Amino acid sequence: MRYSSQREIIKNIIFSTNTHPTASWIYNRAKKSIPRISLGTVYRNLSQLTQAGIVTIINDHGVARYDWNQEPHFHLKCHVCGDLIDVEPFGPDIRKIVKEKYNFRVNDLELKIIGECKKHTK
Amino acid sequence: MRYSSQREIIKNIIFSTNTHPTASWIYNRAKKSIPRISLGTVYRNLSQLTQAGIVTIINDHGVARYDWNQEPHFHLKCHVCGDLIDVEPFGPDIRKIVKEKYNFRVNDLELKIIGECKKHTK
DNA sequence: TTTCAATTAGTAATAATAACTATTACTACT
DNA sequence: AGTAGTAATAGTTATTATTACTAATTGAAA
Repeated sequence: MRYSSQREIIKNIIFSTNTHPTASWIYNRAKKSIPRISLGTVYRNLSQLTQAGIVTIINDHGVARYDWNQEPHFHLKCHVCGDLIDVEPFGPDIRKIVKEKYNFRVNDLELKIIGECKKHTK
Repeated sequence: MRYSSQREIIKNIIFSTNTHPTASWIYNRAKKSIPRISLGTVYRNLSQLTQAGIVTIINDHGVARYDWNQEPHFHLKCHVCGDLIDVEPFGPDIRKIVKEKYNFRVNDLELKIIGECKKHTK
């Protein structure tokens, strides 16, 4: 993958936030540095970065969000404020269970828990 | 929710398969019984059935799939053949852990494990 | 039966993402 | 440094999934 300033900026945008931004959010942010950047460039670079294992894509209710956090972790999605909260893995090693019980080789694992975060408990 | 033959047929299509069909798959199937059915009708009824808790929506790589199985269960997604396999819950009660550790009230929980199913082990 | 709101078919609109193409910009080799 | 070759870009158009709109139809309550 050849160097490009656009990709560098897109990468930095993702790495400088923990809001799990969408493509259009990244696009709007990138326009501040590169006013003539194209939305297609953002999408192309996002899929390159994903394929290179630099960022991870998470599917949030039909739209793609991008995450720099490559450590295994899960997500809590609050349906009140929309936040997507990182949580560290817990419980036994799911990969191991799945391999043993179902003879299924795990490449990736996505646990999304939808509910209400603590901000909304009264 | 008033009775409609279209909705009845759509419901039966979902309940008669375990392939977790997409809206367009259901649409094509439904056309065999109701040749003039509209895709909009399929989508409208799918969201009604979802809201009524009769079917569950699962997000598969950006497209919605529908599941009649209302028992808590997880999914194994094979990236070779594309199958989406139901598996029973395992491990400790995730809802309980999340409530205690993160004070997050769980409404729904989605565990998708991406990998290769046993059909492709040589 | 008549009535009336819910539902429908058909179509147009959105929204997210991918594909295409002529131009531009890295980088390897001189 | 200068050039050649290929990857990446901007700008635009296409595709795909889904939703919104509207006039006509239909289920069910009185």
